[in-house]
Amino acid sequence: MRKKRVSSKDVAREAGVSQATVSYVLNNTKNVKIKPETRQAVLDAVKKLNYHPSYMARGMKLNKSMAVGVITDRSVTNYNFMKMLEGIKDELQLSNYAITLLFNKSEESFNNEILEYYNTNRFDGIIFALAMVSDDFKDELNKSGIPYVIIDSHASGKDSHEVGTDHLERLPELIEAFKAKGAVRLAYTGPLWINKTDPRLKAFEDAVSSGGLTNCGLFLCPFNDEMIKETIAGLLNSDIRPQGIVAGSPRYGFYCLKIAAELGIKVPGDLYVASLGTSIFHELSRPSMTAVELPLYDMGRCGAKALLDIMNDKEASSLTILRSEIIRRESL
Amino acid sequence: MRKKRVSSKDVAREAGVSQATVSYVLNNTKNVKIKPETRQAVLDAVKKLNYHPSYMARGMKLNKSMAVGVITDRSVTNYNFMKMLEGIKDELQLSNYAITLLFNKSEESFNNEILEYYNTNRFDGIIFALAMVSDDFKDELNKSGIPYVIIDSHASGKDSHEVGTDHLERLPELIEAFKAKGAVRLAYTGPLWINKTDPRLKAFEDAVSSGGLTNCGLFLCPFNDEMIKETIAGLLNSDIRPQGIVAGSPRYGFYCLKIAAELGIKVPGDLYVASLGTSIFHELSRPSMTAVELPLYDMGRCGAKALLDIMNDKEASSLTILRSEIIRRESL
DNA sequence: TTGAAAGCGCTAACAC
DNA sequence: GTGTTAGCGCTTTCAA
Repeated sequence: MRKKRVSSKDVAREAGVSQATVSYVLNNTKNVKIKPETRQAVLDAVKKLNYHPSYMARGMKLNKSMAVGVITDRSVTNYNFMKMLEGIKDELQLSNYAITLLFNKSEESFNNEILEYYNTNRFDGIIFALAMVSDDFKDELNKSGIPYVIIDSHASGKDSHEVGTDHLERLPELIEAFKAKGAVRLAYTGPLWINKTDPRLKAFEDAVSSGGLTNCGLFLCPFNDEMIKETIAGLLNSDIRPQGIVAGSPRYGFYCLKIAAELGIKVPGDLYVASLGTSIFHELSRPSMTAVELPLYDMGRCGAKALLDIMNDKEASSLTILRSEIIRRESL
Repeated sequence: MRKKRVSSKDVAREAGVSQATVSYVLNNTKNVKIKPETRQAVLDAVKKLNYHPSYMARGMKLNKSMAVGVITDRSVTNYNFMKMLEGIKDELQLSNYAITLLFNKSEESFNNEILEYYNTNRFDGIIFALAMVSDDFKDELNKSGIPYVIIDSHASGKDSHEVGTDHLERLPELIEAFKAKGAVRLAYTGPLWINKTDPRLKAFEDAVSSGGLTNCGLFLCPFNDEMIKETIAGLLNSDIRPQGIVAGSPRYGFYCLKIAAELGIKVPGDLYVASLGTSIFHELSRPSMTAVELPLYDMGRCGAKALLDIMNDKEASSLTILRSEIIRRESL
């Protein structure tokens, strides 16, 4: 059992003042002037008794938990999510907000769990970081007036505050890089989305055609090692093998490198590869991989900032697009 | 501002019972019998008013926050940490505990921040996951009676509850694998620890000598891409090049593969490589890498379970060692 | 089987 | 400038 707390009452007694005064001093309450010696007496008592205000009592009074729920439905081991989390944490820390992590398990019950956490006062606002948020659920959140922000590479800003990145706008530039290497037949490989349309596909096709290059097609498959290998093997063994591949996500890119090597296809040279998205292995792979890297940390930071603004009834822009960047390495 | 809460008082009024009864029903309070129809009336009112008990009020009364602080001082993007977190979360979720994440920043102030969080009732117990915990700080925690558990690959169980793994005991077996491939000259490369002695070093040396193989030395350096590259280049360019390398952490292993390839050293064949520790890249590298893999998820799960036991005044063993496993892949 | 009432530790409106 | 006091929403003793 936790030992008995030192309360502000104890401090008040020790300092020979009222509990209210203790509160005034500790919170620097506006419009309340405290005599310097009184303040000092309180501070001394605080130190002497090793007093720590209870966040629960305070929160109860103010109806605030001083925590933000961070939600993802990707595996928590996802590098991108963790990198964002770093930004979120740095920003929230400044305002003394804690991070409460929530993970999607069974899709159905999950939205309820989120609401439950909010309703039970376990956090004051929500950041969805790389989490699927259905339009229905957005409606529900909006109706309930729950502060929330969505951070996602493919942000729309429709009906909600979102933070995204312009990485698809880097594609024409990436295509130019292929062209400069003499790679004119290009293919795309990446995950297969079932319910939604994947904006990457159109962006790729558009960029290839405006660049005047040849589109060898889209090679999509579920995000699963075996399927990816198979898909890419098919792609690299096809009659008109592409000279360049854009991978929708790093894992597809790495498998391109691996399978190309197994088939004796030289990268760079016979084939050029670039991926969308970051990982800690882009530098380590052989060859190291060129990529459109997302400003993950800043996205997190920016999302957290937006949420804080919303919670404090400040203005917050509904869509923030952060600039992403192409990092050239050996593979292209 | 959050809208006004529905309180248990409201529910009581709606159901025509007292607030106490609502509490009894909702908590299934022991030694209190409630007439079925009363119970039903309460439940109906709860549903009708969409009532959610406030964790803050409850926590205040019971002096519990129903949150556990999870602390790491490695970069949060560390794969091992994230995997552990998954286990921790799954276990805590069962008991309705939330996860509050804390990250080490400036070493000095950090311990105070942890205490501050505990003292202000922001969490009820602590899990150190891959975090440095000094003996002094352990003492402090013990003295204050703060429930905590340490999860670390190199656990000692001294003065605290710890969860670890026996991966170093897999080394003789790993050495045998090198031997079977005809690799008799072995080197170790890994991070350089400054303050503590690294148990991996002795374990490697012991295993090599009991296996009757030749120890080509320990090649240590700070965990930093440039230094690692340099160190490993030195190792692979040395006169009596080893035929096998044990990497203390995955990154060192991957650089071995990369640099060996650049030098035209064939892996496997001319050289065999294995790493301690897991990553998502082990399968993707070329060649894929043999490793002693840690039961990260279970470590997390087990640590969380131990903490829950401690917080509930149940018995918890002070040291739990989980079994790790060698996963053979192409590099050895 | 249920209710009345006290109190957890805090803040803030109001009084002096 | 500072104190009094009334809750915030809950649990739990004690009484009925």
